[in-house]
Amino acid sequence: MRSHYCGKVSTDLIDQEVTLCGWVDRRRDHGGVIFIDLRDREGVVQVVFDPDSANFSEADKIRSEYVLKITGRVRARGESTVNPNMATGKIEVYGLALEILNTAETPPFPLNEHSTVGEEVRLKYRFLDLRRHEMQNNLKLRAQVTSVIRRYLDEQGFLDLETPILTRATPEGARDYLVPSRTHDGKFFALPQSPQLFKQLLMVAGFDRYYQIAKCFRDEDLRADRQPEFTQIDIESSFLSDEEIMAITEGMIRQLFIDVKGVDLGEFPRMPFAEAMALYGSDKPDLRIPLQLVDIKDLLKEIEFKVFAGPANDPGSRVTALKVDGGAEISRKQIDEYTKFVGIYGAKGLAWIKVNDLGQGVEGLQSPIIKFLGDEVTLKVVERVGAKDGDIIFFGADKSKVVSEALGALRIKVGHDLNLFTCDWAPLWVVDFPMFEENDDGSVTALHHPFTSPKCSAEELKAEPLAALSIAYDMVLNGTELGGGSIRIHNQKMQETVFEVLGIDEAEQREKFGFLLDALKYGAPPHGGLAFGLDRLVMLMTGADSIRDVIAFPKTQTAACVMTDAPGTVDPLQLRELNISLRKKEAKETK
RNA sequence: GGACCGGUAGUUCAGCUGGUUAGAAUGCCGGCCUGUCACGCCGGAGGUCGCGGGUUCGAGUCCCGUCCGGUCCGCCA
Repeated sequence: MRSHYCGKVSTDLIDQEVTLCGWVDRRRDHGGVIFIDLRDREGVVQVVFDPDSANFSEADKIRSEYVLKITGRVRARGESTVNPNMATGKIEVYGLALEILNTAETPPFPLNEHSTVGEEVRLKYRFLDLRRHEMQNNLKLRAQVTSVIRRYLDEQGFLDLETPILTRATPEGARDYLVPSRTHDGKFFALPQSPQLFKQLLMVAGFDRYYQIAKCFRDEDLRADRQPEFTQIDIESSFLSDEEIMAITEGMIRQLFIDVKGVDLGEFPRMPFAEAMALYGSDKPDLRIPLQLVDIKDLLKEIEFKVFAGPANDPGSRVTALKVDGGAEISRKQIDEYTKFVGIYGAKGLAWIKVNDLGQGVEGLQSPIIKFLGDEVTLKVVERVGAKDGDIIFFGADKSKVVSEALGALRIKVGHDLNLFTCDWAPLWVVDFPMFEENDDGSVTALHHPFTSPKCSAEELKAEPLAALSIAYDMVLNGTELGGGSIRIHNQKMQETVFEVLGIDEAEQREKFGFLLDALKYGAPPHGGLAFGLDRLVMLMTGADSIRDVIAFPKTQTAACVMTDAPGTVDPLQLRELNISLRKKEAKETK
C-alpha cells in the first residue's frame, strides 16, 4: 500500500514519487495552498496541495486524525521554507493523489507534542494516546529492549521456555489474583507472582539455561512503579556460580545500554547490604547523589533523648546525620517541609545544625537543639560529619528502621531539590543480604524468598538465623531496583531447614511445596538466577515518570482500566457455573 | 487501612472574603487567505461547576458524605 514511512522520507528521495499512509497531525489551510503534516510511527512529513493538484477540493475536507493515503513527489524546500525543527524539514511531498482511507471524529484531546492532557482522559482514549510521539517512542524502545535482550540471551545459549499462567496459590509474598476453577468445585487457580518455582523445576529437568519474558501478577496496592500485572525478564541457569550469573546479567544490561542508549555503564560496583543501609539508609542506594549518612550514636550516649522519640542507648535505635554541603542556605520554611517529609516515614522530628562560621566555635553555629546537646557534643558532631562553613547537618534518632528510611529518603529528596547529581547513570550490585528479617512479633520472614541459598551451613542457619547471609544479589540503577536474584537451594535438607526457620510446618510444606521438595530429591543441580523488572528498566531508559507510560494498557491506582471498564460484573449464569455466590456487602461498623 | 493534592467548556486552567448573565487560552464550526509549519484575520457555537445532602435570602466558592484520578506511607517473599 505504501512505499515509505512518513518519517523516513529524506533528501535522498528528491524527485522520486512516494506513497505514504498515515494520520493527519495538523492541517494548515491557506486558501490557495494546503499543508498537511502526515504522521506515522516513524515521524511526520509535510505534504502540499495547491489548486493545480488534482485532489485540491478533496484536500479541503481533511481534518485532524483522518487516515490518508497520499502519493506525491518529494521535492526540496526552498531555502526560506526549510523547517530546522523538523526531522524531515528539508523536504516536502507535493501531493499528486489523495485517498481518504478513513475519516475521524475530532479527537477528545490534541495528539501533537504541545498539548498537555490529564492522565485519566489519556487512559480512557488510550488508543489515541498511544498514537502520540512520546508513547510511540516509549513502546518502540521497549520493543528494542526485549529484542536486544533476547538476542543476547539466545547467543549465550539460554532457552526461551514458557511456564503456566494458571497455577496454584503460594503462601507468603503478595496477595494472589485468583481464578475460580469450573471443573474443580470450590477450588481456585492463582496467577503467578513470578515463574520462580517453575523455572527451578526446569533446572531440575536439565534445561540448564532458561529465560522468559514473563507476565507476573500481584494483587497489592499500586504505585507509580507498580502495576498489578507487570513483566519480568526471568533468567535461571544450572552450574553457574553467583559470580558467573552476575557477570552474564551485568553484561546483558551493559550491552543493552550500549545498543539502545549508546551509553557504556562500565563495570558495576558492589556493595554489601549492611554498607548500603549504613551509608544510604536504603537497600537500593541512588549513587548519583554523593551525600552519605554518618552515624553519631556514640557521640550522644550521655544525652537524654527527650527531643527525639527514643533513648539513644537503646540497642535497636540509630542516630545518624546527613551533612549537606552549602545547605546553610536552606530556608526555615524548607526545613519545616523536610521535617514534615521525614514524618511520612515515622520520624517524629528532624534536628539540624547550620554551620555559619566554625572559627567562632559554637557561636558560629545555628541550631535549635544546641542547648540539649551541649556545646561539646555539638562540636563533636560537626567534626564527625566534616561540616564546614555554609553546610547544614540534618540528623535524627529513633528506631533503626525509622531513622534509616527517613534520612535515606531525605538524602534523595535533598539531592533532587539541590540537583546534586554527579552523573546520569549509577549502576550497582547490592550483595550479602541477610537471609531473614525479624518481624515485630519476633517471627522471621525471608528477605528475598524462601528458596534462596544461605552462605552458611544448615546447622549455623538454625542456630543463628538472623545472622545468616544469603547468596543473593540485587541490581540497582539510579536508586531503582532493576532486578534481584540468588543462588537457590538445591539440597532438600537445606530447603526443609529454611522452611523450619520460617515456621512453615511439614504438613504445610508438603501441601504448598510438595512438588518442589520432591524435585529436589531427584538430582536437582546447583542453580540460580535473576529476574529483572522490564517495566522499570524501560521507564529508566525512557525517562518516564511512571511505568504506566511504558505499558500499552496500564491500570489506574485502584487497579482498574478506565478504557474497558475492567474489572466488570459477570453474568449470573457464569457465577452459577462456577458455583460462586456473592456475599451482600456488610454495613460498615460504626465506631 | 492511612496522609495529602486534584475534579469548572472537547482539552488545559482561572474564578479572591459566598453576591449580577461562570471566564481565558486552545480545540471545534463557518467565512477569508498561495509558503505555512503550534500559520494568520473575522465571526459563532459550546457548561449536570464529579455526585448526594446540609448551612444560607443566596453556594463553583463554606460544612458533611461519597465517587473518580494522582503522589506517598502501610503493603509489595
